[in-house]
Amino acid sequence: MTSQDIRNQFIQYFKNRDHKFIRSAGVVPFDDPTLLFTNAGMNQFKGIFLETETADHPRVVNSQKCIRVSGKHNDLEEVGRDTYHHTFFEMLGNWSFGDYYKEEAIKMAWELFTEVWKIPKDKLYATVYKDDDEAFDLWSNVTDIPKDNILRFGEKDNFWEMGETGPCGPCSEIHVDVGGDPAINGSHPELGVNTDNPRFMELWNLVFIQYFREADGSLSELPSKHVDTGAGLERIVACLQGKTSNYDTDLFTPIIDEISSLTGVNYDPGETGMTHRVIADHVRMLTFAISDGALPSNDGRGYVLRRILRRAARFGRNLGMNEAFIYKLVPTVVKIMGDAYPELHERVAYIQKVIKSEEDSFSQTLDRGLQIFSGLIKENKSAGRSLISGEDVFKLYDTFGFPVDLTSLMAEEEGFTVDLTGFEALMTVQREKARQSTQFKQTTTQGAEWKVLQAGIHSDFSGYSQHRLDTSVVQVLETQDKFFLILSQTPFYAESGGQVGDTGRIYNAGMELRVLDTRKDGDAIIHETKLISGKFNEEAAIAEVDVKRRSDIIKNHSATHLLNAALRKVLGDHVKQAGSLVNEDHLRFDFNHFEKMSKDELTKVEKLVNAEIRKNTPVNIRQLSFDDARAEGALAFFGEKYGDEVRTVKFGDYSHELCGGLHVNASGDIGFFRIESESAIAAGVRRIEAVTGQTAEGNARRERAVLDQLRHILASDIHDLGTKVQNLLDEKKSLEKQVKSLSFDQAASVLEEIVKKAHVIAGVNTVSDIVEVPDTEALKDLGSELMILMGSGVGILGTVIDEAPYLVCVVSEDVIAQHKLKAGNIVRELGRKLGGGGGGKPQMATAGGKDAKALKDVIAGVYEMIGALLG
RNA sequence: GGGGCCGUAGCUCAGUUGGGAGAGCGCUGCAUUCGCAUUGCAGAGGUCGGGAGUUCGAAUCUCCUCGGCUCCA
Repeated sequence: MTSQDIRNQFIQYFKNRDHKFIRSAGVVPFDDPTLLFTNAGMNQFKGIFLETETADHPRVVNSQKCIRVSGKHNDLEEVGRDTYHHTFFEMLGNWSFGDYYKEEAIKMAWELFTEVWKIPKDKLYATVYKDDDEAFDLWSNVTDIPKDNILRFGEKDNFWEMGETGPCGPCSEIHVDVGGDPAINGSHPELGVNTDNPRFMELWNLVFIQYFREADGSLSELPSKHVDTGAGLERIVACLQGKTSNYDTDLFTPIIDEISSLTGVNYDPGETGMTHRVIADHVRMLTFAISDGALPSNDGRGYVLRRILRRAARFGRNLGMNEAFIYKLVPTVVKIMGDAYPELHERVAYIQKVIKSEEDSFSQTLDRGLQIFSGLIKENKSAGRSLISGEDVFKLYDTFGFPVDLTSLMAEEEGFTVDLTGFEALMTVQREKARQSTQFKQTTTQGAEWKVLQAGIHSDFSGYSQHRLDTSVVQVLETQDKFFLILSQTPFYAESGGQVGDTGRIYNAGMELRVLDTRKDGDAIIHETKLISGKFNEEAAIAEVDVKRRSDIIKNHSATHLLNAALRKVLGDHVKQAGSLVNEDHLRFDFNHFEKMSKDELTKVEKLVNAEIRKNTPVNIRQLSFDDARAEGALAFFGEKYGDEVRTVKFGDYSHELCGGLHVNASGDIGFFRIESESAIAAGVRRIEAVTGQTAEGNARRERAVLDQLRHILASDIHDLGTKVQNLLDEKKSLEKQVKSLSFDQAASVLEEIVKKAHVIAGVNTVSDIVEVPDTEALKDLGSELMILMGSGVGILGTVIDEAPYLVCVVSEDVIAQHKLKAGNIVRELGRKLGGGGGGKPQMATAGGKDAKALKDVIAGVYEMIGALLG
């Protein structure tokens, strides 16, 4: 039985029992900032448990792509060490939303395991929460599991919670005894179940959600009870294929074989095989994460990808792979998983490109680290030490990303020891700092309570066709200066898919509210309003959208679709939307692309979009099933969660996307499209900002005004402006040089006269005079020139620039040596007399001050001063 | 979200309590050579990422900002 069969049988089993199959959500959650990656099948149903969304189907089954890289049971550094933990895995699950409960859930699980899949009954163990007698009795009465195989555990193992507060409840797990050597693994189940003993493997967790955990820690009963189950596919496959290691199943063996053939090192199922296991596990995670829109970067989830990739690359180096190779494994992963997750097929080349470039950049990081490391060794050796301090190890790792284990290894080769304790201490400090500074965002509505006037109604949106309608307030929340409203029906579009929320007003005879913003919370559309006049009342009201603003927004939104299509035509199909903002002023579109777009490419894109606008193609908006929409080639946004029925927006054959937003009636309404900028937003992500309609026209007009002005000033044809300005700049530069050299020559011409006036003080040639120079730079140059003329001695030149006095002092080497005169010391004293300061090197120093009138006396007083210094 | 490091000539980088902007490679010219490689000499090329501040004086110190690298959450 293949893994593919097993996955399908699970889904089919529940489909036969009235469950609706729901596609896996992306591994990159699109609307949950608290979650780094989708880590359980229930993530996409969270809103249903929280009662902000209603379920479309009471019974659901799916196979969810999951990523777990942290948490108490899955430390990244442990993956690969054992045979059953993964960063990426699939979670099979069935759900009941207020439908069946414990009895059916237990019965079905038992039947699937023992009747369909024929797992021996005496090898299975069921665990229940210690106080959940109901579940305990069900296991003993509705299944034929051996009585001794039902075990009770406490909160840690058998009570499931979503977070600090929220839905929760007892759970019941099914474990399997995979056998093995009792001498090593032990035999008594109580010694094995829920310990880290690999002989007893958890296969399936059935969660019974019946409580809500309040903020004060107390539990209250939920009005409806839910079932949420999760079974790790990898483990079930291992069990059914009679393997003791997940890595020996057909989910992994092709990848491991490929690693062996690439590296020429055969897989060892024991300890040394960790290398193969780590790489196989990590390449799956990377393939799925990147296919769902994540990219390696330096923070957030991108950073997790980078760490995973580097860990795999490091293990690769242990197998002698010093060049990029992980990307070569991607086609194998896609071969195994592509049928279950067709999105992989579309993106193989893209995923490989991303992984390859990240592998290459890691090589660079390592090379740089090696250089710094050898510097450290050299420094320590010359200081007679053979210990690398914790600070140095930390700096190598923290600042330059050089792996600690590599540092240790290489230090050892050099006969050095490494202060790992010191390193760990610094890491702890770093972690603490980061943890303390993590703050949670406060929502504007925090602290106040919603007042419910009519329950169960959530602002039906009717704004696709209307912008003004009669409605009533069904919920209201009042804060210090605002009212948040939920209406029975609303024409206001809530922020979604990058399109900003509508503004406008809600009013009746007794009040007028200005709508500042509109957004979604689950199914509810919330209007953020401010009272303009009258007194807030709960009577029927008129809701009216600001039509002018909306018309500007929809132009930009439709233009975004045309831009997306044009980018794919000009740059290629690897272009994926990575973010979007559409408001009344402009549009911002982020997308995956590897290099800066050329002028030529930008022009092509702009031309394509405007050509499509001129065609005036009518928009075609339809509701159809997700699968049909995809079959027709409609573009879906990465990771977005779509229902079964989706809305598609199509402009002729040109652009076709899934989209819930508002659009123009025909492309011609956009009027005119202009790209204003293209820039880098992160590695591999570019951003285009553009404008449409009147804004674009206005920008063009403003630019022409500037050009007109320039043309006028330069008396030039528009085409010659560039060369003309360039010529002017070149000319200016060369003139400046000429002026500088002329004025220097002029100043230098008086030097000979000045040198003739030199005083000889105690055998030292001394010169002190006032010159005219354009800037302090020239004064310094003149100083050097003076010393060349004098050959030996002390020279001081003063000048006034912009009413401030400046001095330069030069002293020849022989005078420094014989008389201990230093230019820096001389100038420091003179600077003070000018109301400033000064300093420099023994050979040359400068000073300045504020009192220009004192300059003459200071220059005249130099001879006396030098005389005193020479004794 | 919180730290660390980096941004200097076309490229790789140096620049030591703040005191004349440098090296190697590359480029241009001249010489060497039948020609090329080589070698020698000369030269061009810089808003020291950007802005503000402190100072007589900032590549250097402080603050802000942009870009890159890196660690932690």
